[in-house]
Amino acid sequence: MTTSFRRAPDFDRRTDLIEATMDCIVELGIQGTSVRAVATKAGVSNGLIRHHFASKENLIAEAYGRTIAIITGPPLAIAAGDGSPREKLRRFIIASISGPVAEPRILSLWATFISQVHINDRFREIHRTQYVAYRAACRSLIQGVVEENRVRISADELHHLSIALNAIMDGLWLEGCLSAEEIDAALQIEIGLGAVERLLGIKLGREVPA
Amino acid sequence: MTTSFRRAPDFDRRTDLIEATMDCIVELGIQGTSVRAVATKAGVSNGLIRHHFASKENLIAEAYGRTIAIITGPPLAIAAGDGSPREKLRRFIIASISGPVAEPRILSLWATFISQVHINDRFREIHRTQYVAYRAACRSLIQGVVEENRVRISADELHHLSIALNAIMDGLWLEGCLSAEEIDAALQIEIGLGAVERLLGIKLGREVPA
DNA sequence: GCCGTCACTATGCGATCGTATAGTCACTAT
DNA sequence: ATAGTGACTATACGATCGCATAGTGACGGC
Repeated sequence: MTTSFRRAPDFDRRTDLIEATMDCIVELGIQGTSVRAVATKAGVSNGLIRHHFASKENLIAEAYGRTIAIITGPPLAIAAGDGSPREKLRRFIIASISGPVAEPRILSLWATFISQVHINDRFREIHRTQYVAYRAACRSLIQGVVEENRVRISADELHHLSIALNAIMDGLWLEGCLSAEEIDAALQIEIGLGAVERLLGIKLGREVPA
Repeated sequence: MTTSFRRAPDFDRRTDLIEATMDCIVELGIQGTSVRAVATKAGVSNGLIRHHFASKENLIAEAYGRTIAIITGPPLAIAAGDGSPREKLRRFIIASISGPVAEPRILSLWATFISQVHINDRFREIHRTQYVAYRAACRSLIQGVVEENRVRISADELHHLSIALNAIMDGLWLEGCLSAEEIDAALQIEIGLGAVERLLGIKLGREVPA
């Protein structure tokens, strides 16, 4: 009666199911992402999802967490890492608009979750936390670069520049994802670096680590 | 058996239903936006929706069209209207990040549709058309301002600046909607104008029409 | 080697989905 | 005044939804 199955360690299976959920959201939309669709995508029976996740809502929330990690993980790691302020800002910009985050499927996932941030408290909390962290990174990077160049700016100016930097990163990422087939990644980076240089009035350089 | 009802002109009823659909998407998410939910929101029976729209998909697509019109309508009208290049760009920026478009519900709607652009041909076409129009407006406005200031830039530079202007507008709009309660509209505009001035190296002025 | 544990499948329940259809009544044209 | 039109309600159908439950078999501890 029961067909054979492979047993997977708990962690692996959970990860599989979360990624299957993300696939479904991308391919079917959130309204097409049923428990059964996720199970089929993951190659398991639908009952298994309830075994690993208390509810569908929990599963979706974990998919949001994973998505956010893909988006802000690399740039935040750079901002928190080593290097000169100028170099860090340069790499922060590149990580914010290219690499894994620049895949259209990530935009699709992000848009799905963002559209529901205001009606789902858990989503709101996830968003809030990451938003604050990213903005703080923008602020700290700008402050570092400005000090490095011995430029004096007011706290208000710093705040405004942080918002503007954040906006440019978001906007370029958005545009890049939405027309990924026609905008070259290197060009995208060049535009991003150029825009931030003009915004701050500071040269970031273009040297690529060998 | 049948309760009484008011008859509405065809156009009014269609508009009502489209707006009820938008309300539902904002309040319930796309997955909660059922034909019955829309009908209840509009105060009519669920059968009426099928009478006015061939399918639920058609109804949703019209809601997307209406959303896009709210977002790009005002700035595109300014770009196509009268005025000096500098003044038009200034008003274009303001219309792109403040006014009706800056309401969080609009972002919610936009994100809902954007998340499905790649899996729905009609969505893709609506998006494509508006995207091209907005980008062209950015390009034409920058060209106008640059010529007005007797600055010479290459076609490539114009292209890059258009992308960057587009990105700043998108990003500031996004940020403004996502934290509407804590970012002042006037400050948002000031940041936008300032960022574009630095991007182009040109002063836009701040005079407000009395 | 067998035994208990739990990851896993299979199946069913009630609710709700989009859509189809039949009938009703508000309104217009004459 | 009345007949015709179509905007509108009411209801039903089959599919599919999230979730619950019962049972099965893979695998580690002994």
